[in-house]
Amino acid sequence: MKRHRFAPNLLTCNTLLNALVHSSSSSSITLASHLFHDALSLGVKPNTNTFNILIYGHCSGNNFHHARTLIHKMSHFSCSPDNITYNTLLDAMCKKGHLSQVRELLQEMKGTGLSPNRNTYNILVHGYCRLKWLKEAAQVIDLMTKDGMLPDIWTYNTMLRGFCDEGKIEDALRLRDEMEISPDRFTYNTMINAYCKTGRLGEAYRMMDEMTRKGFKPDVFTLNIVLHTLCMEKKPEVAYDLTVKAGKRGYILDEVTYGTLIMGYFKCEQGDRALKLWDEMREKGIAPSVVTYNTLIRGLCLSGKTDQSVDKLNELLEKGNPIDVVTYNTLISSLCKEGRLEEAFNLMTEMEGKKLEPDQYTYNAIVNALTHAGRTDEVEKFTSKLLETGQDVKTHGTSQEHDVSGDNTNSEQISGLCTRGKYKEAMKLFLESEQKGVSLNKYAYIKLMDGFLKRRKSISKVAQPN
DNA sequence: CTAGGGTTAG
Repeated sequence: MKRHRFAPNLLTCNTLLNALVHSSSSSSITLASHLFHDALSLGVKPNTNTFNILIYGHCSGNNFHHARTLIHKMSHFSCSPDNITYNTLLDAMCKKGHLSQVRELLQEMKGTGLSPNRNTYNILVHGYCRLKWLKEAAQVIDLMTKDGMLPDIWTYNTMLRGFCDEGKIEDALRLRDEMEISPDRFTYNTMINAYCKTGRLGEAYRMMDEMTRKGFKPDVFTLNIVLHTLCMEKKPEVAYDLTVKAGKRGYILDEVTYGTLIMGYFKCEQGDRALKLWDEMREKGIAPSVVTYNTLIRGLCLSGKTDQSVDKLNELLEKGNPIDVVTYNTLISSLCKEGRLEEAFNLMTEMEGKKLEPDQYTYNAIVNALTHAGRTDEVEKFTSKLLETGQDVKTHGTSQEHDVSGDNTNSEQISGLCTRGKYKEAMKLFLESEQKGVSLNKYAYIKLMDGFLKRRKSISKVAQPN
C-alpha cells in the first residue's frame, strides 16, 4: 500500500481487514495489524467497525489481552466500543470456557452504558450449552425474556442443540413443539444429526421428509450428516455413491464431504481410495481445514504410515497451514503405540514451543506408553499432569453398528419404488414399516435419501466426484 | 465493512 502511494479509504480498508481476519491462515492477524498501522500512517481515520474487525481477529487467535488493549485504544481515535465489540469478546471467552471472565466483561460492558442485546443473550445461552449447563442456559432465556426480548430462532436452535448433545432428544422435541416460531433448516439439521448419532436413522428420515414438506430442502449439511453415519457404519462405498448422486443433482460438495469420505475409507483400510479422494479434492481447489488435515494424518497413521504423517506435519508447518493440538496428539499417540517414546516426547516439546498446550489426550497417550515400557517412575509425573487437565481419562466407546440385515421384503419394495421414482409411495411404506417396528436394510435408507436429494431442483453440475 | 445457530478429526 505504502509502496504504491495508494491511500485506501475507510471502506476499502475495513473490507480488506475483514477478509484477512476471516481467512484460515494463522498469521493473518499479524498481517492485518500491519495493514492497520499502514493505513493509519496514510491518514485513514478508523471507525468502530475497524476495531471490531481487529478485535475479532485477536479473539480468533485467543489473544484476549490484545483484544482488550484495543478496546482501550479506541478512545484515542474518537471511537467507542459497541455491542458488537463486547459480543465478539464474550463469544470468544465463552468458547474458551472462561466464565468468570465473561461475568467480569459483562460488568465492564454495562459500565460503559451498553445493555446486553439479543445476540448477547444468545451468546451466553450457547456458552452454557457448550458446558452442558442446561439449567443455566434456560435461566439466561428467562432473563432475556424479563429484559423484554423474546427468544428468537437462534436461541431455540442453540438450546435444542444443547438438549441433543446431552442425549435429551425428547426435551429437544418438546421445545421444538412448544416454540412459537417456525423451525428453519438449522432446527431440522440439528434434529437429524441427533437422530443419526443415536442410531435412530428412521427418525432422521422422518425429519427429512418433514423438512422437505415444510419447504426446506436437505442441504449439504444434511448430506454430510448422513454420509458421516454411513461412514461410521463402514459403508464408505455407499456414502460415495450417494455423494456422486448429490453432485449430479447440483449439490456443492465441500471440504467436510470429502473429509468424511476420506475418514470412511481409512476406517475400512482402503487408504488408496482415501488418498485418491484427497487428490480429487485438491484438484478441485477445495481447501482442507485443519480438521480434514487431521483426518488425513490420522488415516496415514492407521495405515501404518506414521513417518509419512510426520512428513505431512512438517509440510503443513512449512506452508504456514493451521495446526492444532489434535494434529500433534494424533502423531504422538501413533508414535506411542509404536513404542517410539522419545520421538513422541520431542513432538510434545515442539507443540509446547508453539503455545499449544498438551491436553488429556496427549498425557493419556504418554502415560499408556510409559506404563507399557515399564517406566513407572515417569508414569507418576504424567499421571498428575493428566489429572491437572481436570478431565476424566478418555475411554473410546464402541461404535454401535446399525442393523444392516433388516426386513428385506419391505426394503426391496422401498428400493424398487424409489428406482421408479415413486418416492411418495416409498415414504409411505417406509413410515408404515417404522410404525410396525419392522427394521429396514441400509439400501432402503440410501435409496430414500437419494430421493430427497432428487427432489431438490438441480442447480448446476458442480464439484462432483468422478 | 463489524458480533450469535446446524456437518468433519484425536
